[in-house]
Amino acid sequence: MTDDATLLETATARRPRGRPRKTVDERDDGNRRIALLGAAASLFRRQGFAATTTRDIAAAAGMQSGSPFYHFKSKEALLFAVMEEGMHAALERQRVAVQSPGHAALPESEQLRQLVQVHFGVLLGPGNDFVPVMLYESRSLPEQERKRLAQLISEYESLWMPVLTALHSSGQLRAPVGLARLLILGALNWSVQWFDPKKGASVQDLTDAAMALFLN
Amino acid sequence: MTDDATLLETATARRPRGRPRKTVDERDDGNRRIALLGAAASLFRRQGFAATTTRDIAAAAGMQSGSPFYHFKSKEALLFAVMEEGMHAALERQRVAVQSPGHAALPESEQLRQLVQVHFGVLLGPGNDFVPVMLYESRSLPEQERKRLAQLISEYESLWMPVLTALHSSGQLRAPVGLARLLILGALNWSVQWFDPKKGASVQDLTDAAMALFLN
DNA sequence: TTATTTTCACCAAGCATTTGCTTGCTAAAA
DNA sequence: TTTTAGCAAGCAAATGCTTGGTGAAAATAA
Repeated sequence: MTDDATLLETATARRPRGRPRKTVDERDDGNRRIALLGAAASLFRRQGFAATTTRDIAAAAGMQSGSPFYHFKSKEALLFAVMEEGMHAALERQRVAVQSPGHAALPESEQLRQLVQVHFGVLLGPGNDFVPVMLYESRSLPEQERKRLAQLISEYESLWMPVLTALHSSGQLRAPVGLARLLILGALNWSVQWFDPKKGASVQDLTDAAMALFLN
Repeated sequence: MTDDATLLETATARRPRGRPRKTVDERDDGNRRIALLGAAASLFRRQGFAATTTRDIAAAAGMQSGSPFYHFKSKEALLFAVMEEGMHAALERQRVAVQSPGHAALPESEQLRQLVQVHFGVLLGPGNDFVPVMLYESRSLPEQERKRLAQLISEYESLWMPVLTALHSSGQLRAPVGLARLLILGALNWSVQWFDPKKGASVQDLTDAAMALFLN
């Protein structure tokens, strides 16, 4: 909750009726839609999808109970939008890191460190509820949308495989590559359950510990 | 579902009315209670706590919708019973392994292998829905019961700490012990999300991969 | 041993509330 | 005049739980 204080504050504040258009042709489209997405992400993360009511979400966005359905066809569509948004953001941040100049020249262990650090950032950074929701609530999605997400997840994982394969070849990673990827991402993803920025470790500490644990 | 086919089958089967007492003073107490626990564990794991109705559970145990409340005060009490049962079973299995004769004489790396293997077994063995439920649904518990579970979890983790500390001292585990424990257990716990006994790896394969990943 | 009472483990029905979503309407902006 | 972004009210279904009853077994009394 504290993480999203800013987002929720502005989202909860009562708006005067109508659109607060700022200038001509600066479309405010989706402004409230985005507030809904943020509120939904925060609540889905804290309470889970099934335990969160559409009224909760509307209230957190400063709306009446029926209004979210103007922006989203159903509660499930809202969940999917949260997850897709989270996955796109994660993919983009990871691609920026991987494609930055000089990255390919780094030793493979440093390439892995980059992946791990960005992954922790995406999971644990302030206001980043979208990816945790997609990790822990995908069971609530209908088959079809889950497949669309699986596509994005597969793209995300494909960024890791060449690095892991290289580390395996050079002997720095001893476990089989396929299982190593699952175990490593599991260790990182589970951090959502215990990480608390207020006490103890930082994302940097986590990254260092993970690297020390996985490589020799 | 396939994992628990046996359990669910017997639970669903319609029983003749009254008690099927077998012999005198062999009380059948809790027989149906156990069926309820199993049905609840299976459904909580597949659908989550909030998405599972007490009617679902009753039907899976071959009862009418109100009957579970004869055995459990509330749906939440049922959830807590599932989790407590799972945690007790896990603690017992782990204690048996640790206290077995000769265990203390093993090298520390082999002691860790034991812990990892038993943990995988508790998570992924057939019919073991209780621990996954406690790992992934504890957010649905009220504060007080969550604290009682935290006590058991703390006992469970205390079985790991001496082994990890020893491995750290001997240089086989390079990450800080506290973070190493969190990352390792995360990697193992996440296997619940992807492990499929029907295809690919066995628990043995997983254990080997995990040991190769964590130790050098 | 037989007869009576009590307890156990449910069933059948339903109540109060919650939930996702719909509908008709409206003020402001385009 | 039309479109946008909602509001206010409410509906039908689902949900957690309660209540009164019931047949069979266990305990007790005769």
